[in-house]
Amino acid sequence: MVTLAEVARQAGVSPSTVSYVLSGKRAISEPTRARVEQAISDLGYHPNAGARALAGKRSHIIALVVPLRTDVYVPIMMEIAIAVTMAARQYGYDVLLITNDEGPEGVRRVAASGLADGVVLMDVELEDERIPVLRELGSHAAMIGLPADAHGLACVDHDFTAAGALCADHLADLGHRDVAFVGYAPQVYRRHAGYAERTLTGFRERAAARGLRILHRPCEGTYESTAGTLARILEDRPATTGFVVQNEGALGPLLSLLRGSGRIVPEDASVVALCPEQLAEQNSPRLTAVTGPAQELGRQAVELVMSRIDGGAPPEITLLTPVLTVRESTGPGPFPVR
Amino acid sequence: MVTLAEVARQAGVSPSTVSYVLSGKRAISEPTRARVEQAISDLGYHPNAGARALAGKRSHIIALVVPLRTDVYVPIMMEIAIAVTMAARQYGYDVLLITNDEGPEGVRRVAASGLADGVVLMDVELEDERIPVLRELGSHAAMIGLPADAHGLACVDHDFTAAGALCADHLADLGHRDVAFVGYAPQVYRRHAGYAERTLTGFRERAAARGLRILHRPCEGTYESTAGTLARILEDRPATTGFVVQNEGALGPLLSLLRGSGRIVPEDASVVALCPEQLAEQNSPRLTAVTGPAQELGRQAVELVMSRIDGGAPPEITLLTPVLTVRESTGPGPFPVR
DNA sequence: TTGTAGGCGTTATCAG
DNA sequence: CTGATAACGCCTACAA
Repeated sequence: MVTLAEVARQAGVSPSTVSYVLSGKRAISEPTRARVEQAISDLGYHPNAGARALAGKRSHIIALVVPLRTDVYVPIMMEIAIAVTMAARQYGYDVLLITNDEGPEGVRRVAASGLADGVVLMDVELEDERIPVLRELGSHAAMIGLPADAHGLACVDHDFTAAGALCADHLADLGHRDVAFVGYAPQVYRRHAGYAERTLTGFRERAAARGLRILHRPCEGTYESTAGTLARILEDRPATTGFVVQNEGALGPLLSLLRGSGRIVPEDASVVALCPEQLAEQNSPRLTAVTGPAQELGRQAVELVMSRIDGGAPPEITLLTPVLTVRESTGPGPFPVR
Repeated sequence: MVTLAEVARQAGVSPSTVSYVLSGKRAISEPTRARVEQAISDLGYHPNAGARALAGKRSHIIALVVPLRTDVYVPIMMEIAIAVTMAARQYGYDVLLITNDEGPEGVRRVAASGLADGVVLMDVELEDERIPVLRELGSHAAMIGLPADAHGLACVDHDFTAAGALCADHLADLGHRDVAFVGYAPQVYRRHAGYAERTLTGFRERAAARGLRILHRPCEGTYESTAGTLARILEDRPATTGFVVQNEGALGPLLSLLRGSGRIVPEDASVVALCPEQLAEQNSPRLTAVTGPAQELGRQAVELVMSRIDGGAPPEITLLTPVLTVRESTGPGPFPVR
């Protein structure tokens, strides 16, 4: 293994000089820097991570805690994880993957051992058990999602309330009056998942303001459950012409079922999805959808952690604005405005 | 920060004794061990990861290199990544997430710096650029997927050839004669992705042996492309009654389209999917499917890496046997056997 | 602008 | 069964 000392010898300088050209923490004359860099590449030197962590009191690693639960749309989790990793690299950091089956102890382990300099928590719950641990250790952390008490924390999430409101507005603008919200599985609401509740709240409030009559129906997201959900909606409110869908699994089935029941989208029924662009694009008709910037979530989380590592005091809550993109699945409703 | 030395003082023993009760590398008398463990928990001691890596020449970290490409079914990637992480924990290892945008240099970086003791490569290509780097560094590695030259490596993958053959056999057994294979996007075959080609080979050979007439059609996996693919299949071979689908995105649309065209599954057409169980279960009808054990892939990869780290010489190639589960999407074809 | 030297917290060798 | 102590490779305050 090539060490810094060998590089120094080869370049005819002292070890500290090599260290400094690497870290850039002090001025180095051009010729010296050149000789050192030459030696580094000649020898194929790579600084030893363990030694660096020990001496520098910084592992240059952040931990990313991912949920095991699968009721969140997995591709999005992956997209965020990858965005976190790439963003971290920009800061010279690597990402350690922690699965939530370790529970709060996993966080304690990596933080207390100095394995990780910071932590990004995905899928944060309202009363998240990992947060007290973080607080106790004084760890540098960022949450993706909003806990009930964000005091002194750094959280970033989609503005789901705004997303729900966008859906209501869009359908109201088009002249729909009876609208159904097809949501996630009942257990998601039962455990008060923040994203589900906030979306619903945003939707409900805006719907009320716009005079929409609404129905909220949880849905497992399989074909069969979607069929059941749709049947119930049409039975309860036959006049329903607008659908807001926050359940990735239910989208394909719903379109298929509407088609099967003779309802043409968007002439007879409008569908607004809360989903990533890719999913919106690959359905037929392509879906009008409200999308939040998943990659941006990951990037921002990393920036929050880095800011804390550097001793900064970033904002407690950052909400990212979702965007509604009109595609082919929404059209005029039965009550045209003006 | 609590150090080993402080624990030693508190327990009234020498630092080395503390180290040994932790590592278990030499016998310790019961009373001593008890005092040390007491001190550890009293002080809340956690060994410093950097120091441990430096002194022990072992970071207790393995790197997991994930692809950025999205034409592989993402939930499976995630499942494997999580399985790798959990399996690694069983060995006292953590997992560092490396995205493939760093290319081969990412692997070099973590291996050469001693950041990772071993590497797991996902989505290995036939001529994978990362393999020469691994060979050059003499790194402890395992591949998920099969490269063209597996000499001296440790690889694990699904037995896609067997999976393809299972599909052909099942449909032949049911009395189907004209069968179409709906595959991944054209570019997947163009870059000679091993899993796609091996599945096709296994399918083709068994189909030939069983006297099936087959058609292979790549498919993008969107609704529209699936519609085009199906239309073309039915035009080219109107007598087609069996479908083998190796494209997760095409499954929902295909079922919907068959229904729309008046073909009842499984009475008029049989569909065999190559996909995870969850996906097979959530379609309607529930799909007869060939599934490989994704979690097992991850677990085995970890075992291969650990074996190499411990100086073992694990098998070069491990293939995991897929299983065909009969559900509701396949039934008798037009040429009943006997 | 560059060099010297002490220390970071563990491991493991060598004594006892 | 237990204790000293010398590495491990790098960082950084202090000197020059």
